[in-house]
Amino acid sequence: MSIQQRRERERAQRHELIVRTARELAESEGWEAVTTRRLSERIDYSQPVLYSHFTGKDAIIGAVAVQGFAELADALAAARAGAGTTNEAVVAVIRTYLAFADANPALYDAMFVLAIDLPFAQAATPAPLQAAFGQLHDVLAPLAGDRDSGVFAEVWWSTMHGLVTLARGGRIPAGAQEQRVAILVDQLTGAPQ
Amino acid sequence: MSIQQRRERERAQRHELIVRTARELAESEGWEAVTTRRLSERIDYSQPVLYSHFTGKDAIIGAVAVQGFAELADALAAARAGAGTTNEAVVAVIRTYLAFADANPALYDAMFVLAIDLPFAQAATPAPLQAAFGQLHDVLAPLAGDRDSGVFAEVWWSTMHGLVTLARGGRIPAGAQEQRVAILVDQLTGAPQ
DNA sequence: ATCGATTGACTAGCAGTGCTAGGATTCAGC
DNA sequence: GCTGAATCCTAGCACTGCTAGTCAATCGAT
Repeated sequence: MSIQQRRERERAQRHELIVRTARELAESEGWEAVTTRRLSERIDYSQPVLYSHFTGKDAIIGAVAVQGFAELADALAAARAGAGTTNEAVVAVIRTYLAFADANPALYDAMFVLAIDLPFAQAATPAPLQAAFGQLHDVLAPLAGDRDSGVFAEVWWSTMHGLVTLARGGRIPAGAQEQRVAILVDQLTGAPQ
Repeated sequence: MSIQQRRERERAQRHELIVRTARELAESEGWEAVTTRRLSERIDYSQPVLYSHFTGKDAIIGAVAVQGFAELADALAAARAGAGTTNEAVVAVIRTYLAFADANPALYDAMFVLAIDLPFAQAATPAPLQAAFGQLHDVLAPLAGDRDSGVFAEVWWSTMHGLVTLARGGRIPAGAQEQRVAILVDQLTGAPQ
């Protein structure tokens, strides 16, 4: 039993090593630099071991994404906890979301841009994903009025996601993000125009 | 002179053929199916001819994207022309934008998702890009109040873009898009909650 | 009409990709 | 110490974007 346990432990460690290495490589050189060969070199194993842990490269990216959702959920929760009023919480969450995307571009891509095979918005959705969206939903729900709070949150999440991706690709100037946040907050909280 | 003109004409036609074929292939099988080999097969030329017209595959995608911006600008202009009041025009433009993305997913990806080397929001920005964003800007400007109308338009464009991409990737349920549009319109036009 | 030069397209190949079949090696259990 | 199973690696497949070098067709000039 003990031997088998040790093997499972080592296997879990290597699993974690693969995910961590993929994330580091992606964050430093972009996802296009994350190839199975370079990844296997960095972990000092051959390529096929990757496939004994994951069904393919997509699954590795997916594992990185799930990590990201957990971290985003934590960051959003912390932002809410540090805020007083509802409006302050909304502002804090928006800023935190954009800062998170800015600080972890590759992680954000894995979570929201790359095609990964995760069950979003379903019963089988992994807990970290539900937690992250739950934070967004809960902070925005008080502003929904008599509208469906889930759909309401989705709309504003879309705005944040759009701001991130369009600015990232240079489709909108990267400099004016602060002004955009101000408009977004005004619109959400009904502040004077 | 005439001979050279004919050659230039044939060359322009082949240029157009490459762009059209790439677009068709992407729209029917996705951009991952658009390889230089398959593309060259479809146009009955060898691979290297592609590189006598474009610097690389990215440039081909970019050419498709520019086409898309022109079509989007036209579609948005038509939507505005068919609307009476300012609010009607806003609703029409939003619906048209989302319908455009829905009807031409590969085209939309080329324009807004894939990394292409186009100068956005700059002096050298191709006219179709400026036209498309101009339509969005002009229809939203009356609602900007004393806020910068350009930044204001960018925020709402981000919302539409976010709705498209998150729904596309399954991050938000594809079914509720109509409800989201309603919330978006309410928020923009200040309709009763 | 013929020749020489030039254009232009093609064949073949490079370095790299994700992924896998099959063999070699190690190691636990007897 | 031996055997069988688990594990990992070497080698390779079919593909990718892209390019060097060759060869043929075409055109202008004689």
